Amino acid sequence: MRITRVQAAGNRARVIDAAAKEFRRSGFDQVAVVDLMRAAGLTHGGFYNHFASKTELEAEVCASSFDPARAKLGVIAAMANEAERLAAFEHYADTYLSDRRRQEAGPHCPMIAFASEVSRKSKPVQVGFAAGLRRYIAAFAAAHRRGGDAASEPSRSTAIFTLSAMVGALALARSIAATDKPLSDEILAATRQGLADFAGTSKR
Amino acid sequence: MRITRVQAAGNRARVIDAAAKEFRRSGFDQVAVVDLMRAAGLTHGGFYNHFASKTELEAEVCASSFDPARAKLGVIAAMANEAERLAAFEHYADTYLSDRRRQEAGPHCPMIAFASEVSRKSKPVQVGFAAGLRRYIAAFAAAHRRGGDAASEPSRSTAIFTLSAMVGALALARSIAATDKPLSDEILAATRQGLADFAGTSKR
DNA sequence: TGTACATCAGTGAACGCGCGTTCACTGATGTAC
DNA sequence: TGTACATCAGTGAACGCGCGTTCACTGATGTAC
Repeated sequence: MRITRVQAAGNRARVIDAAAKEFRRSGFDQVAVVDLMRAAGLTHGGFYNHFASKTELEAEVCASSFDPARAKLGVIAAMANEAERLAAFEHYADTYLSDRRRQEAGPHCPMIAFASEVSRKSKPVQVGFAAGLRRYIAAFAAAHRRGGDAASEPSRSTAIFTLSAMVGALALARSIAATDKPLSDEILAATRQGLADFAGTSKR
Repeated sequence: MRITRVQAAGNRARVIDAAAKEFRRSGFDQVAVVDLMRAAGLTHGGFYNHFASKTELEAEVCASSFDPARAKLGVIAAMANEAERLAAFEHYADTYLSDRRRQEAGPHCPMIAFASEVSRKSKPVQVGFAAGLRRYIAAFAAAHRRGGDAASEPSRSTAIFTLSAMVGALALARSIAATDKPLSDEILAATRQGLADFAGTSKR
């Protein structure tokens, strides 16, 4: 039974939405086409009316999963007042490294969710990931800028170091959340502390 | 054709060796039992003479993959002279974050290789991973100690922050190594720089 | 020390399952007149 | 505006492949005497 074109477009969008969530929750390979179609209220056969392959959907999702603006990073980067901006960033980092964020069963930060899988994936997926990472680093650098210089070398270097520590800490904390909660907590707390110390000393 | 008991033990050991390498290179799920048996010079049917399941092998490999001592971290942690020890650690971190390490097609650092997969794996795998992570953190803390206090709070916190940054940076650098080499290089360099700055300022 | 038999590591075909993908079919939509 | 037909999104069975696991079989090893 044929359906309206707008209905079909809606179905396609729902498949992409489901994929964006599930891929980030469980990884590309752990989510089956049939699961995504079911999540969108459809049967699996129709998948190929919308996408040439699962790989194509992966690439599309990967390209659209990195959204620093939606992650509140955009508004932080846009703040003009330096002290305010740095304080807002510290709050952002604390939230990122929070207990709540770690425990979330929902979709993860795409950097953590995709980093290990992406090098085994198709070229378009890899390109989308790299572009997304560049966007995040640029937003981090903008949030860390000193004076009016948005892309000054030191702020960019600092931003990358900060990002690495945040990503590494959350990835490690999550990996042992179910097995060794105290150590998981300690990793988050130590990294929050380390970031604050680093920001504090480099401010002088 | 039955073989000697020592030959059988040797075969078992070769399967484990192959698994330790391949699991860390490609992840548990990307390596098939038949591949490991072939790497050990055997056919796949005999796998279950040595292991109850693939899961059991995963757990065994996971438990034995974290060896800070073999990773030169043990000797660093054992150094008595503080300045020497910190210098040796800085060299260790620079090597970890080196171009060579990133490009290696060989087995990865188990923290990076297993972190994302481990939470989907069996309990024994998770327990082995958590124990290994604890061992690494202890070795990092010992390498960072000030004075004679091996497990003082600040050194441990510093060590965890350092570990997070190293793990995050190498994971990100590797994920885009094939797609955006300049950015990959920049991530490694910025993290080396950040670690040096952090160590330098916290020394005062 | 020699003989006879049970044991068991290794072999390779086969099974069952999950998953990506294909395909024939359906029937309402969209379009040509 | 109404009618006739082609289009195409959705359906669900089926295919092919990879992979973990099982199984009957082989024959040298290890052991009991």
